[in-house]
Amino acid sequence: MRVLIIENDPILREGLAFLLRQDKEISIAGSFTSSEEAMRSLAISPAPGVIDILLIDIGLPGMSGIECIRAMKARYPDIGIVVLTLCEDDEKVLSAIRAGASSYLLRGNKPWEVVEAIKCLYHEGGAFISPRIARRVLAMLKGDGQDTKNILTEREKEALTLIGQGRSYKEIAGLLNISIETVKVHVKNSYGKLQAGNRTDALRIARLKGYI
Amino acid sequence: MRVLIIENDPILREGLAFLLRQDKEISIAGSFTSSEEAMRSLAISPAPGVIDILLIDIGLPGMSGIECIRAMKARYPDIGIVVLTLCEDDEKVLSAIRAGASSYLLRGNKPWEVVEAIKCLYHEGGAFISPRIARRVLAMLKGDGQDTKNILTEREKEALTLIGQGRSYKEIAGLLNISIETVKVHVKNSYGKLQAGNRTDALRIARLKGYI
DNA sequence: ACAAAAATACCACCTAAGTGTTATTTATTT
DNA sequence: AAATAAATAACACTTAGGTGGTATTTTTGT
Repeated sequence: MRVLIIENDPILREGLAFLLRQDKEISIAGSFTSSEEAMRSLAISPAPGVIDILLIDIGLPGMSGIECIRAMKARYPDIGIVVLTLCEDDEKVLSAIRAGASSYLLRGNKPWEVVEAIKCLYHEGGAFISPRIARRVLAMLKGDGQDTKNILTEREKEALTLIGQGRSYKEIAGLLNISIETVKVHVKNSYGKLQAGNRTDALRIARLKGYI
Repeated sequence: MRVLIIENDPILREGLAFLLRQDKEISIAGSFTSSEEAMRSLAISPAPGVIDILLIDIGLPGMSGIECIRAMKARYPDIGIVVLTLCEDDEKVLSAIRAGASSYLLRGNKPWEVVEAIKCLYHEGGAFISPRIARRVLAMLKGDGQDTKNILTEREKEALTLIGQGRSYKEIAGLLNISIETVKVHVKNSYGKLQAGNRTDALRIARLKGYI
């Protein structure tokens, strides 16, 4: 089967490619450093039908991993998606699964799980979700069913990021070329979405959830 | 030469080990997932003199990479230290170098640079610092030259840690059983030591330097 | 074309955060 | 014993941060 790798760290990418090449069944359809690069390249030479599995590391800079999954799934509906991640955040997991990911692996355990997950997904269509995550996902699915809606807007993310750099409202207003009042609005709105009471709280939560 | 690897991500660790094994000159003295693990293991079987190079990824969870470098350098003064990192932040670079690191590589460029840096350090004692970082480090070195003394006191660290959890002065005063005014004093004093202008700035810097 | 979401901005008000200064009580070190 | 660093506390003052409301313009998604 043919596997496409999206992983921004070159060493990690080589490590993954090396691991996958150990298995005769697997061939590497390509490896890219970012979602954008992969989408661009695939737009030029579409290679239709030749990709079976997408192995993607989320928590990358640039286009969010989630968005990439959505985009890839839209273009190749039959592709199997294996997500590799450092964070075990409920909402991010749920977002990825909603976007079309099948398997969800925590980096940090057994490297060979990646190979197992890919083969399991390809042959049996089985979703390989790290145990620690699995039960929480199940708990959440029968619970609400809706959330992940409270995502921050671009401006809110920008403002929070600058706050995280120790900037004041005045500085942020200057950097973003908007008025102080507008900055306050963005930050205020983010507090509501994050259920935070102040800037440090908002930073803590936003970082925890991987929003910034 | 013998190289010790400290890298918490297993896939990345394998990738690095794979890269280093390509070179006949290099043998891997061990690979650990954390500073603590390495220190513990080396305390049991000290393996004196057999480690030439430490390859460490900083920005790990747990004991800060900086502290680990300091500890390793204290135990093995002759070891060469190659730091691998994602961030190209001035202060962290400087801290690492002060702690005893020789080479400082940005992950994200050429993987083989790691091998080059290790060999260069071993054979010629040459420090391999990514160009983008190098000139800024030089600029900073002719600036101050002395600090690293301004370490935070216990109370200052406690207060900052609680601030990092999004707490207000009032909450912190309650949690530490001291008056609000005293909390303010601790935080204010920390600003001076960290050269911070406000709480988020102080958090940024304290985390960067590994103080909290 | 229309509705919804996002970005912009201002105002008034209040509270929390930050500054400067002074002072006492413990530990720690010399 | 003396000096130093740390922790404690208070007060007066200034500034930055946070709340609630309203309103206009763009952008985006049907």
